[in-house]
Amino acid sequence: MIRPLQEREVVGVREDPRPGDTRFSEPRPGEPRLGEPRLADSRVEDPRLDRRRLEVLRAIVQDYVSTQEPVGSKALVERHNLGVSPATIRNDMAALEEDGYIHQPHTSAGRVPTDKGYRLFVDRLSNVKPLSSAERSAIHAFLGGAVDLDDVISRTVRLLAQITRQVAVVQYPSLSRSAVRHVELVAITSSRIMLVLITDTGRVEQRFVETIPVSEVTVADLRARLNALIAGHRLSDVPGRVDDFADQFPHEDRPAVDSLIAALLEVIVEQREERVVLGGTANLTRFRQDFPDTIGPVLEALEEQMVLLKLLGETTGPSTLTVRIGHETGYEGLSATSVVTSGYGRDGDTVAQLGVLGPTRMDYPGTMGAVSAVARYVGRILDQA
Amino acid sequence: MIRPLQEREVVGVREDPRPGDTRFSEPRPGEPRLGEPRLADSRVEDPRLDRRRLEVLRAIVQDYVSTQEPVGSKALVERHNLGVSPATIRNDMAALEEDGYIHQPHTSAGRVPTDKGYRLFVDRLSNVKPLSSAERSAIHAFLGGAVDLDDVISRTVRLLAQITRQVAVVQYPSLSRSAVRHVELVAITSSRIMLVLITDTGRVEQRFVETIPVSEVTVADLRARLNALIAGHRLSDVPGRVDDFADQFPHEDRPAVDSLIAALLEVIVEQREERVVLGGTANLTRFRQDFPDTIGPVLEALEEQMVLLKLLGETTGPSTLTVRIGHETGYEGLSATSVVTSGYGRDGDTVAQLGVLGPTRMDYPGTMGAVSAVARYVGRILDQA
DNA sequence: ATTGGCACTCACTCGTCCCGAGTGCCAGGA
DNA sequence: TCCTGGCACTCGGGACGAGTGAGTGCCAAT
Repeated sequence: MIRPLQEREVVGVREDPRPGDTRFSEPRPGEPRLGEPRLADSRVEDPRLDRRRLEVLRAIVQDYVSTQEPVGSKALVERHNLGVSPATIRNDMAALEEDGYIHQPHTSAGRVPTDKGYRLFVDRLSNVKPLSSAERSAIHAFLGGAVDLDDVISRTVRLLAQITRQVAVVQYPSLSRSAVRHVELVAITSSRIMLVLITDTGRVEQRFVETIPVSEVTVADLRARLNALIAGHRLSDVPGRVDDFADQFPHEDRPAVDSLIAALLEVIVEQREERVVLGGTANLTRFRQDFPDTIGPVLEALEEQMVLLKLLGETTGPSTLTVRIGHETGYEGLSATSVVTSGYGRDGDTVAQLGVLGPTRMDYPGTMGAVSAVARYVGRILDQA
Repeated sequence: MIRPLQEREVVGVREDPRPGDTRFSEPRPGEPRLGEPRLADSRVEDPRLDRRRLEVLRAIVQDYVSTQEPVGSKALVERHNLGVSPATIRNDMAALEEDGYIHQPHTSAGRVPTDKGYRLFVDRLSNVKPLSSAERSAIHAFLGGAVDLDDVISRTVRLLAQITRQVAVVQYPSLSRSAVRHVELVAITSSRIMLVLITDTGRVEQRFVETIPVSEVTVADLRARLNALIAGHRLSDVPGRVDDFADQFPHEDRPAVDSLIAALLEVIVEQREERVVLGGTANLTRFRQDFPDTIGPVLEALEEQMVLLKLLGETTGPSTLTVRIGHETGYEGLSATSVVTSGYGRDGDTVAQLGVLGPTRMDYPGTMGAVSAVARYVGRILDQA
């Protein structure tokens, strides 16, 4: 038994730029569907996965996603004109089931795609569905009104949740991939200094530092030298650059400099570097029918920062969509959910991830299109800032 | 028909300082319960609400809260030693029902408290349950580890959610009730200035301002004068103080000063002033049985900042508990939930609200105790900062 | 005012039956 | 070799009905 393409993998965007493309809209019964994504892939010579079987799998996924009910052979030939009889479809279904692409909830029921089935669908049987131009301009208008980074992020998360009608997750631009724009030192009292770090992604972090008393002049000097040393450099380079920074200062100021540098490094590596925001949790309830007892575990998972971060995954290139389906998420409680994520960033460089979480039975082409488009627009907004 | 105390009202904390007090632990069947809150209130002379009836109402609330099932007359006399027969209780129940304190889901079922019943319970039949000393020290340890304001807030929300096992809501210290600690101006380029506002509650807000080009010297001068003018003053006083600030500057710098002042005022009145954080949403699922179809509307309400703010309510004095029960929340979707809130602040001055949201059928004494204790500790932490 | 007795109500559970969608298999036909 | 129509079989789920028991309201007696 040969199983091509069964491992989880990253899917590059293959977006059709034609606006108004409706290839992935809800299947309309009886209406011939032309222009489907090509099944003819040169290596598809697996006898167990011939053209029609793939077509059947795709039809099953589409119908199941739209009706949310197990789909049977008869309904299938009615809604899609496959040109063969239900009995033939049944044979194909039996084969697909044996290979683990679909599954029967109980003996006298229709078929439901498995995680593996969705995987194949996403990898080979669908294209990313581009947004309509109306949607695009709505995104642009909405994100364009943001006043600062916090606002960009919060608008993005609301936007994503709204257009996908699912749970949206957005990660703050990672500190370590940004560069220092400016470091500010503010003497609150002579022995209490506030350190403010501003990055080129617009992020601002602050920290109070207790030191031995230092003069205003020393603080100003420190500020100037520190900026000269690290402004414009990547945060990841900062530790190396400030290594022997304290040596330039007279002995009596060393303790103050040392504690400032320590605070600076702390800010950089701090866990809040990986801050994550989510929205659209209420959309979960629309799936109550699907996972009636699973909503609890899902909400729990969403409250765990660590889980969210793992779901967003490793930083990938910008505009690179990643799809994790069901068990691929790696969490027991999320076995009925899928996650679609994308990197976003400025200057074609990824600074963080964003994405969407929904039931495995989701509209993958549409969701992927939305995530991809939003990621691209957010990157563009950051470029302007 | 006389209905004393039926309006929604604010309840001051009447906390019994004895640690380890277990008066409000789950009622144990058959065990005599001593030291109940006094029912003997001098004005309770209403013939329709004599001592025993109130006792019955309290027993109903307690049993319903712990069993989550309608409670009948027989079960009541068994679990609480009321010293009378079920038939007598039935008469009292009929009277309580006529007055709207309890309600019968259907003819042959037990009784369930109404919102009005819970109201009476909260106002007159229960005391705030103090936390155990173990819980207190756990709170102290957990909140004490916070590094900055963001951290305090996020820890608080997690803590509240965890100890009440409900949904926690915490409002950021209101800008308008804080004072300016420092204003920092950072010239990013000659025509782009970053304005950073630091308050005495530790909050930091920043905003980029585009201006006509100004010199470094001008910026430094501006910074010094601005701080001299408003540092140490309440944010609410700032608009008045900066009113004719621009007049001190030479004509050519006016546009820059004006746009800076405009940005400053904007930051102060901005809606993010009312930022709200929530946590423990997963706890909602523990009540699925209660409001099976209500969880959707509740999640929706929780996503609306405006709704959350209204639920937290007007700023009240610190350590003043407010309880809103069911319809008193003012939202259709929250008719099965109650909200317990308290002000918190520094120096005995309230800077914001925090609270908890759960089913109307919640453990009011325990929840009120937890909210009150956490509010007090947060205030203490802010004082130290 | 309280109580025991009694008839009544009604949600809930369980067993039975029936229906229909959907399947797998098989033999015949292109 | 592949497709197809026919057919028997499975089984979830809805409808129906009887039985059960918790709980009530009322009333007459104490």
